[in-house]
Amino acid sequence: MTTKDTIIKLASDLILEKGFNAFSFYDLSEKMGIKTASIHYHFPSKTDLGIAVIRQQSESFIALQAATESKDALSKLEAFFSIYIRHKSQGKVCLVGSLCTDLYSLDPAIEKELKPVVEGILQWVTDILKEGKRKGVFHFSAAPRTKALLLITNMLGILQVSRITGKTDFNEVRTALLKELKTKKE
Amino acid sequence: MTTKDTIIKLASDLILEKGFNAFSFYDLSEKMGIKTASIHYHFPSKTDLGIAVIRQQSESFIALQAATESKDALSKLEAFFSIYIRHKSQGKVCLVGSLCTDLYSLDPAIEKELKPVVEGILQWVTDILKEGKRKGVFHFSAAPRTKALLLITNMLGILQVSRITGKTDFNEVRTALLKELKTKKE
DNA sequence: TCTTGCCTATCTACTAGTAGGTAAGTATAT
DNA sequence: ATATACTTACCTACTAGTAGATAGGCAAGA
Repeated sequence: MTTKDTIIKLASDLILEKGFNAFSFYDLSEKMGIKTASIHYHFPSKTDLGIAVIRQQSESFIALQAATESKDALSKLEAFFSIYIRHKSQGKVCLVGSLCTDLYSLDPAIEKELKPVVEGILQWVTDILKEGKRKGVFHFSAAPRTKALLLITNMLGILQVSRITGKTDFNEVRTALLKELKTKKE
Repeated sequence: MTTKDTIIKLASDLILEKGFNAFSFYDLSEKMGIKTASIHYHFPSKTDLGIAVIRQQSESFIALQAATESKDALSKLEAFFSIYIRHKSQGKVCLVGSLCTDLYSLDPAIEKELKPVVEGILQWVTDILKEGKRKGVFHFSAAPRTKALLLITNMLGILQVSRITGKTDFNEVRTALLKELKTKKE
């Protein structure tokens, strides 16, 4: 892994663990054994680094999307959930949640970079739900996009709230969501 | 309103708007026309101020709970939602969401103060759901506490996500949640 | 009714530390 | 010899927090 990639990885970890405003170039420099000025060589500003983190996360989302393209709707949804499972196991929140709470304290370029990513994720989940409903494996009454918003906010929210209420609540919520989606109504 | 109360109010606003780590005593001092040292007189440390903000929010939660005690379950749930509606109208996120994303960068005293508040809210919503189900006005299959977690994370999450996807998504989600709860299944 | 003295709330002035960022120089590898 | 990746050394701005002074209000005692 190149230095640049290592910086992105560590910055990403810190953003998801402590928030964008709570990590510094010094934190990174200590962990990497290089000077803060060297990080500035790769990323002129903290905003640039933030943007790189968003892009990297976006790419890994798109890769997951591509990798599960030919699978069934349930597998796709489980793949989507797997991202949050991994985050939870490390005590992290998700990038969207972390950046959105700090959004109005950040450079507008961050918001600009984040927006298409969020819209992409929302579209992906919406499509998964539509497909699942069409094939009769998912059952829900709200509009697919609305239902996608509900699922996303549940996962995003429980990553945060379960830091307080306890880790087991994460699985409680995830399981309930899957069960509810699979249950036929009326 | 006393100076102390004004500080709490403004600090609260800033935390919900920009996050705990993005506001400073200087921000408050500028808005109030007093010096930072004067704020330190009322709140020795930033953590002390954070704790005061949590206590104030907790009290207003408890007051709302008390004020709606004799009402029906639907009214209670709408009262619960009204908190988020007010926050959304001001572009804010909720205190729990804001503090949880930054939690691991904050003084442990913050977590200690926040925990019973979150548990209180969760208990309140759980009780509302139980009552609604018993009286036949709410319909859901998950355990009441789990369903409460789902509702809370939906509201907490949509406050954050709709900063990016657009304000209207907040109402979309809120309306869908109420409709789904009121709809009888099977 | 003075006066003494404490309490509250603020100020000025300061500290030590950290933040993000820059400029100029160095070693290395192609 | 040029680009890459880094260093040293620095700057400016801001952070939370402290010390000591001040001015007004209140209350008890001579």
